[in-house]
Amino acid sequence: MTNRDIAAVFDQVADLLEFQNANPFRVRAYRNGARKLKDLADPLSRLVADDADLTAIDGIGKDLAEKIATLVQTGSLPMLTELEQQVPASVLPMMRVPGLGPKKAAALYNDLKITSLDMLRAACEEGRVRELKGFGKKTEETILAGIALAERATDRIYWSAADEIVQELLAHLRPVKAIKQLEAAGSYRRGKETVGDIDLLADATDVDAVMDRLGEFPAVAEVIARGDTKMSVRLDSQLQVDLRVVPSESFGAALQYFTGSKEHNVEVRGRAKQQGLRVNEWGVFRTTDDGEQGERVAGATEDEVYAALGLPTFPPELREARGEFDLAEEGELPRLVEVGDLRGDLHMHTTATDGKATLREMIDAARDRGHEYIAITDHSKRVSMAGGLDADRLRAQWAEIDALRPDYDDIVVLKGIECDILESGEMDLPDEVLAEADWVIASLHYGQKQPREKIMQRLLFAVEHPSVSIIAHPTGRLINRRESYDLDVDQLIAAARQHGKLLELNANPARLDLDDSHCALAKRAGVPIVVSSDAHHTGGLDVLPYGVKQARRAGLTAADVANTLPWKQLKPLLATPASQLPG
DNA sequence: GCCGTTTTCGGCCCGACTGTTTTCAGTCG
Repeated sequence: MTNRDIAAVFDQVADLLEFQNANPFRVRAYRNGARKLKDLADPLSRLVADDADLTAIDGIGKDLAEKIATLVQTGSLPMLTELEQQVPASVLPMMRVPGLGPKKAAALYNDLKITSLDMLRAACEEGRVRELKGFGKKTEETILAGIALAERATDRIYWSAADEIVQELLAHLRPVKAIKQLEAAGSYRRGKETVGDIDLLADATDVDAVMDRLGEFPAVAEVIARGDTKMSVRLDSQLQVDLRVVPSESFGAALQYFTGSKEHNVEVRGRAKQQGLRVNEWGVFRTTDDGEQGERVAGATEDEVYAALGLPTFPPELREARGEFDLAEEGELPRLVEVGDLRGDLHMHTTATDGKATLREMIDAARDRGHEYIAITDHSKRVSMAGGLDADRLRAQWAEIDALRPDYDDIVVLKGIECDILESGEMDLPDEVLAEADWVIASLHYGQKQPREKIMQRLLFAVEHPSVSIIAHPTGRLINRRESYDLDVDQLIAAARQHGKLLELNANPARLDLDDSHCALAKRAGVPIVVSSDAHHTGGLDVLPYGVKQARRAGLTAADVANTLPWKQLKPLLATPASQLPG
């Protein structure tokens, strides 16, 4: 079992325990444990085989350590089997209905024997739900409307799509004169690859003016809730937007609170408590001797709030309780990479294969964007649907690049190729051709269903190939659409380190591959990351900021990202094992 | 279930909003 498999078991246990109304802190322990395992660098299977002390892992105690060992050794967990006998897993979707938590879902299961969304709908339509204690007519209506939402299980949207909506919302709200400050918070601000809902925060005294204006946003389908400071609406697209309106003296505290993550805030507030302080969305307050909220010590800005707790202002991308507090204590909070640090783009296509712009158009567009260098990397012949290049056509394209070079003294155009790693494990072009290239991307488009052993054989062959520079979109996942192929990312990173190869962070918003936790592992191993656009038209060059967001979430600095270097300094990195790099 | 320069037991972040209650539980973030 992989670390993620084991984490999934713990998450399932947490879901079932929650349904059974178990101690919420016990539920949290399982969820927290699952989270920590997903970010763990070392495979648990190896740690167990080595008889390592698993309780050294933060969030893993004696009990979870034993369960991990059981899972590694037997592939199953008796406790989960037992829980599933007590509660059918089919009841869990009920908790996805907005307004239904563990208590109400359990009442529906225990009193009405409801075990599916279909049965729940029938019970609502027959008016049986309103008869239950704690339920009423209104609740029944809310559930009925919510079932459709739960069934649709609307995907979290790409960060890039959320950004479009956020910009529209901000533009819509800004004309309100009462608004002094306005920010989008939540997972959007943390730069998460997908966003589940949009959180907006306004500094204003005229609350009604702001809320009325949000209600007038054209895409609003429904107002879910509206109180003195908080309003929630649902858009036509099903996306929920939460608005919070606070006074200036609380804006920083509210922004900190509303940005999250939840786990980060739990840590922040726990630390505050130890210092005799209380943090809420209204500010940082001293706690009086009788435990009441006392004098306010901070709140207007985030800097002020964190400073009051003796903490630096964490970049939003790092606020995930994934080790940022330890880094801060050691004074090693990184200065994260920025879009402006990138000097070149090393993955793009042209009309020679499946791109929509010509060679010259791509070069012009890249130059307009200030790139110092680019690599032209069309597909190799195996990608027949894209009209992939054979050796002759590739050499013809390189001759074309040579012919164009005199026209461009301010941008370096590299002769590259995105060469497929064939199902057989061979490269799709002859070695002598690859040896002539400035930049060789290896990637895997076919045979993605092969077993792990075969996939790894292919990837490792490419990593060891003397002409290969980098592995592109190394896991092959497409967010919300396709799982990654079956690979061992740790092994790939180790091989890249050994052979001096780079790994791509593909900035396409549907890929973002490697993801943040994998990039963090690569950083720890000293393997440089290259953030690339994989552009198939000139506008496609503009996705780099999405990749940089993901890189920042991984804690990468400019030094960890190879294409922040001038080409002359990047080139020597190739085929230099990371262990031999300076620094 | 985890954790500990106050603790091996007793804590574990904190507040807004709704609906169903006649003072609060459940849900949500």
